Amino acid sequence: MTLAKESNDTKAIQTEADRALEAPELQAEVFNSVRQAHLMEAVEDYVELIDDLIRTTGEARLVDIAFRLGITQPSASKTLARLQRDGFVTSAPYRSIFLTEKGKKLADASRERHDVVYRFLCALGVSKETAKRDSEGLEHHVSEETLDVFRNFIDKAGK
Amino acid sequence: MTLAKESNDTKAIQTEADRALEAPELQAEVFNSVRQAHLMEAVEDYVELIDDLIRTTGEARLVDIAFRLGITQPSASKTLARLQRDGFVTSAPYRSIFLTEKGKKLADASRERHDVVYRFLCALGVSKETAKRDSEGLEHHVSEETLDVFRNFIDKAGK
DNA sequence: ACAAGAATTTAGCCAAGGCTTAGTTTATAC
DNA sequence: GTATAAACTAAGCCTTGGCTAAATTCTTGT
Repeated sequence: MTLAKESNDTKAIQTEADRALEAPELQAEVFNSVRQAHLMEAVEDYVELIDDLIRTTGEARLVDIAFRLGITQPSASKTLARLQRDGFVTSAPYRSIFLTEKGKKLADASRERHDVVYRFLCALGVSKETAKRDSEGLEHHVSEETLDVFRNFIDKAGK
Repeated sequence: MTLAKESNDTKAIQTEADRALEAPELQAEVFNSVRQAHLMEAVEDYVELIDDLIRTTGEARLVDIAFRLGITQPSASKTLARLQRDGFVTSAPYRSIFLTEKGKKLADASRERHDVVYRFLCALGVSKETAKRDSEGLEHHVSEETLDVFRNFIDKAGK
């Protein structure tokens, strides 16, 4: 593929803001990662929620999953079918939903990440209410490096 | 809608981790906001990029937008048609793309938010490379309250 | 034990956002 | 000034993730 002239003379244009217009290939790579992460968001939200429900209520029923996600039962049902297809959950018709090993592993990782982001925001001074909201959206897009920095900050803040 | 038994006796179960399984209605509300934010992500990415391209190269061509987003030209073209339909951009066939007033306003707001998140991560001690990556995914999910906390932190860190 | 209500599934709709293949327009180079 | 290459558009396909309406299967209360 050939690029228009802009790309020929653009290595990494530095603007006053320091967050610059990146070299085209790099920027593309970043957007691709974000899209990639995107594909896992729903999966992570579902397994995390299912795990929470099983822990606190003993089982994960479709009706509760759907209600807590704020969507209709058929919508949740369809996505769960995909999660089953992809090996994250199992369930018999009209029965409650269980996590597979793979699903449980992902749920644990997601929970940990979610907790770190939540506690980090709180430690920073954000209200619990907002920390809950923001951590839900943020958790899927925080790299390991940043997560480590967050953990460190929590430790220091906790004295 | 009636809920399974779990929801009847669940106000806000507090677990050891402090980030608790929320009251169902609240949790649903949070997920709904995240989905809402989601719908604006592509729009924000496009207008921000178009603005960047116009600033640094003088014009925003489809070929460059697509390449920097890491997608094919037809894909970018289709999304741009939607942005045009929704009043964020204008363009004549085979010509470059321009932001409307509405689009420019959104681009400015997005750029500001993106910059704050990027600078915050850097100030925290995250590497520039990672800050660039993470801020791209994070910027769409940071509330005003949290953004203010970030700004504050940057100021203090900057002495 | 069975009727009524709750939970789940099935079927079919829609928009967003990717893709490819093929055709058209514009720009360029000779 | 025209042939070729580059940029763009058109058409059609796919997946995800929402929705509604209607059928089916549990579950429960009497």
